[in-house]
Amino acid sequence: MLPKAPIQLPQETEIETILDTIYALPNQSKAKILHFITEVRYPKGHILLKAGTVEQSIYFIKKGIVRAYSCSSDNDELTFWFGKEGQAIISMKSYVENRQGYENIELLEDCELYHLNSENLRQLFEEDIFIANWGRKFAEQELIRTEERLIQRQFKNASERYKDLLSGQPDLIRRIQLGHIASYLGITQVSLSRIRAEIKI
Amino acid sequence: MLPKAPIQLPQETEIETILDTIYALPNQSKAKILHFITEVRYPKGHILLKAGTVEQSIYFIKKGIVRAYSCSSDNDELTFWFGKEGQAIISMKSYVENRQGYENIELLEDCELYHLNSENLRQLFEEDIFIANWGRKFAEQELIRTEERLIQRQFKNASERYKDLLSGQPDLIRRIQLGHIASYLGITQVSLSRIRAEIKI
DNA sequence: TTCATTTTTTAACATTTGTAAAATTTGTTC
DNA sequence: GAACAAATTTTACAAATGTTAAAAAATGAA
Repeated sequence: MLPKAPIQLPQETEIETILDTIYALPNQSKAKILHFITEVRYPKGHILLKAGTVEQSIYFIKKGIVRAYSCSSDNDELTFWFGKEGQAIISMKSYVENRQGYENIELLEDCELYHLNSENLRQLFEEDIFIANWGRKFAEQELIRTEERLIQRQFKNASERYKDLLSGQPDLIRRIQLGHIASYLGITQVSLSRIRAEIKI
Repeated sequence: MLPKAPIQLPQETEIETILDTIYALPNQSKAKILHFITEVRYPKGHILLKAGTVEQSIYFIKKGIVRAYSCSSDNDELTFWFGKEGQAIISMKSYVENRQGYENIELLEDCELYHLNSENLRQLFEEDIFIANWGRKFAEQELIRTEERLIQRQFKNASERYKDLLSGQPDLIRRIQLGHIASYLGITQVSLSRIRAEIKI
């Protein structure tokens, strides 16, 4: 076997960096958010958010990697989002419409998270224009990412989508098992194996 | 041939209704937006926004129906969004990141539109917290719709997706030619014809 | 290490969807 | 209504992906 390449360890991402990366906030506004934030840890395998519940919790990932998945009526799982250091974990339907969410969030590694109660954030949206615009930017950025994925799913075949992920986010493929990756790409694990075999040749 | 069922004509949607449906605004904030809005009309077939340009214009649809599409490197077209009365037309990439958009917008009917310059809206986001939250709500709602489509694309086969569209938005199928509908559903027109033939039996 | 478990790959075959071209229907214009 | 153009359906075949089952490989715990 070949010697393994040195693996770049994922860096912890501090909450201030996470907030500012979405949209630069004045210190005073940032402090208002930080006031409500607590740090928590959960082990690999923990289910952080459950589908069918109205979630009050928002998390930001300091360290670790997670997946969002939904279940079909036949109980098939579909992974439609991965989150890693620096990203926000939100049950969109709960956050936006205060209704039951459609996603489960499972931790794929031991995680260190920042916790924020969505009711507190909602309050801040009402009273601080910088935070309101921060929230707007967050949704807009997620929207573009999601729309681009929807488009790419159609323009590119499974093999191209895998290669794009491999070059764009190689750490995901290193850190996440291939069954989840296949689901995220919209194919079966068997298909993904075929694609990987093809590329090796 | 059977006598045709009476066709329900699409209603015009006034700009105040459009704005309030996204998120109820105080009259003063609404007036600030209305101040920058003008009414325009274009004929069927007109290309309202072009991919590869940084668009300054935002539109709201008073009357008519439009599609957003992207072109692949092989010049295949992909329709990924339909807009009708009450909806906002935005080049997301231009609006969010001030960068070249990936979408073309084509009018599928003669349209009456409300026009708003995005620079003016950006200004309002900075100075009016209600408008900032209105912008946040808009992005959040679009995000949920897009994410749900991404998930449905995987959980349901083409036939189910067509039936869902048929029951959920029958007017789209009545008003839009099937080639565009097929593209929107993520299949070819031939496949859509097969599905329609199957359903009739 | 060794064993048990989980993950990944491989194989054979079925099904779905795509491609290209022709036939049909629909709509428009004169 | 005739003639033309555009949209839709049908057909035959090809390619991609799914399904099921089994084998192989990798991983993790004792």
